[in-house]
Amino acid sequence: MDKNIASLLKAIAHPIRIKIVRIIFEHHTLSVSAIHTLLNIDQPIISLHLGLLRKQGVIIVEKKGKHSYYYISNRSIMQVIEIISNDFHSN
Amino acid sequence: MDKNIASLLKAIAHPIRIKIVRIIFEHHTLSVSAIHTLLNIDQPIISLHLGLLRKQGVIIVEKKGKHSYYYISNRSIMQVIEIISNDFHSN
DNA sequence: CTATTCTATCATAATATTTAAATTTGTGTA
DNA sequence: TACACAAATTTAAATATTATGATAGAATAG
Repeated sequence: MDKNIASLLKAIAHPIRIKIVRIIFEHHTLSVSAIHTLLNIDQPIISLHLGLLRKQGVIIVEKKGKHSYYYISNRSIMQVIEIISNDFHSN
Repeated sequence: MDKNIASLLKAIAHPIRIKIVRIIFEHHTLSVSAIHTLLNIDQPIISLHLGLLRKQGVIIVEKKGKHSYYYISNRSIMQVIEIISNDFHSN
């Protein structure tokens, strides 16, 4: 139980993955190449982190033609990031 | 910014540390030996994880005589754990 | 003062994660 | 079919995290 929660939190607890989650959330859905371009981070690295996030159920992928479109699976993921972000503001 | 958020999330993202945070929260405050006894985990390991949590500001220590009493620094830490926990229930 | 209790730290070993580069796989289309 | 583009995977190396056992320091009881 705590192990699953730890895994999920761990999946989000990385600067690149937080950026990825944020930018997908802002655009509702994004392809790998779009994320790669927007964040200016190499495509294989983006793919790797998307794979981790997907494995933990943070994001969901939908393939359409050549593209893989990712979106956030669950509102609570963003809530967590928001809560922690607000904490930093009030410091 | 995202780096700080990642660090804080990472501090919580470990099964033992989630257990520690939960049990401190339940008891409001606990000593190292009390946590060691309640969780049945070796004292140096408890100390190690308390050190990490303290370093990230998740918990605060107050020394009284031989004992070190720890308590949760901030309500938002528990909110994060609650939100993720509830997510697992509805799966 | 001495022994005991409580906590923190150190050194080491075992694991896990991150990064980067190269390559591969898959898909659509000229 | 062959080409171009998109995405995922593989591998190796570097780095970070975790567990363990031994130990050291601080405070207190006897």
